Amino acid sequence: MLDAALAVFAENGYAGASVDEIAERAEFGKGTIYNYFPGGKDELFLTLFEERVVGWLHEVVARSFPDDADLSTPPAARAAFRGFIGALLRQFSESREALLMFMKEGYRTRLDVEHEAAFSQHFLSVIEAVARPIEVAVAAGALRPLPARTVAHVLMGNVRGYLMAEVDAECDPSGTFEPAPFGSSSEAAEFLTTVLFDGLLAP
Amino acid sequence: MLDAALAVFAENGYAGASVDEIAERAEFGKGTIYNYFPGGKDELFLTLFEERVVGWLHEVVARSFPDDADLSTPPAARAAFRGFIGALLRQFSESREALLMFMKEGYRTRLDVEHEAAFSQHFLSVIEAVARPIEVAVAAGALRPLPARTVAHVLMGNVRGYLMAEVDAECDPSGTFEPAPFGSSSEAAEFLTTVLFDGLLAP
DNA sequence: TTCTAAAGTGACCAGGAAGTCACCTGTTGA
DNA sequence: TCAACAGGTGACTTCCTGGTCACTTTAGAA
Repeated sequence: MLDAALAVFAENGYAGASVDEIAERAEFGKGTIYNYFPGGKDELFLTLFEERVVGWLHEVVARSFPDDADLSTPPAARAAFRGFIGALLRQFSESREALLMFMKEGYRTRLDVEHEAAFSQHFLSVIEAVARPIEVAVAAGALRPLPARTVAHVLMGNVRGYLMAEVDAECDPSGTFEPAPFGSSSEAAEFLTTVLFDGLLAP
Repeated sequence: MLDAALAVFAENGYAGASVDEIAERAEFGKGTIYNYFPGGKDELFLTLFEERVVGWLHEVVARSFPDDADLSTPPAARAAFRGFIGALLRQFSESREALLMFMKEGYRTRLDVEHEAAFSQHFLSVIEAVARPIEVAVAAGALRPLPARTVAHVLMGNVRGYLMAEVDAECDPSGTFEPAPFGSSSEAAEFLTTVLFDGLLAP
């Protein structure tokens, strides 16, 4: 049922998705949806976002930055964040639908007044989680002394930008989009890490 | 009329905005809206996006990278892009509503099937415009040899991430968001330029 | 086999929003 | 003063979709 909902939300966005279509795709009656999710469309969406996007993000952060992670020197910090970015990209390439939902609705729901309370919390919890290792690395002198949470926002924006480039290239069958994005998530992670951590300027 | 529409779209997003509300806020009858925009809500939105977001972005790019811009050395390139980022941030801080619309609907419309054709073109034209100076700087050896369009996507994602941080801080009246983002768009531009061009790693 | 409770259903209702159109209203020129 | 017209209007129609609920089906115990 959640799978069907995810597919529909990813395809049409929150506003464009109809409960009828979700029910049909899930091969359930509409009433059944309301048995499981009394809150209706809203609850369905929130649950999905929590489980399939925010939950995964937290898992990736936790896995990439265990308590004993070494963030004390620039090379160590770079390696840790490279691992994180790679895991993020891999996660999303494994679940294209969650990615699309994240891209389409992520910022909007965060900014929407009616959803704000619930989504803000989720959104900020991810930012907070990403900011923590940044803070540690900054404190250790491995990273420049910049505001951690703002850096976390920028880092996530970066990843989104890259994902957008990938989606773009995919949507463009003519291949006029040159150059193509990277073949593997490992190469892509190296690219993003280079941009973010080493900087764009030629050494 | 466009101003009213912008306000409503920025507040409620595309799906949440009603033509009635736009008409009311514009102090016009609903029929009048349809006199000027026979295509209705869709045309209104498209026009707005074209004029108030894409148009401005192009202007900023054109102003920041005149034909005789010096992008031949790392410091020169850095200065040029810093100017660009600063102009971008200033533009958006001057027009909060356009910013909100850009944030809420930018990715979604780009990915939406029905709007895809029209919006893709606009979106990609901006990316293309940003990619051009990047390509020049790469060719001159001022920047690392990375795929220009992908870098352009990432750069825009970066700016969005920073803007998101700003919006976040603003929405959080308790001030628990620490540290606050930068006071002026000039400081913010220096921050973003440092992240993107010099890299996060401590020198 | 029968009874009961849980699970599932889809026709129906109510509300809201996009778009239409017959009708005003104010202005200009004779 | 009046005719003609451009510009403006909002009640109305139509469609859509979220949510409800009386009813059917299924499963499992007695």
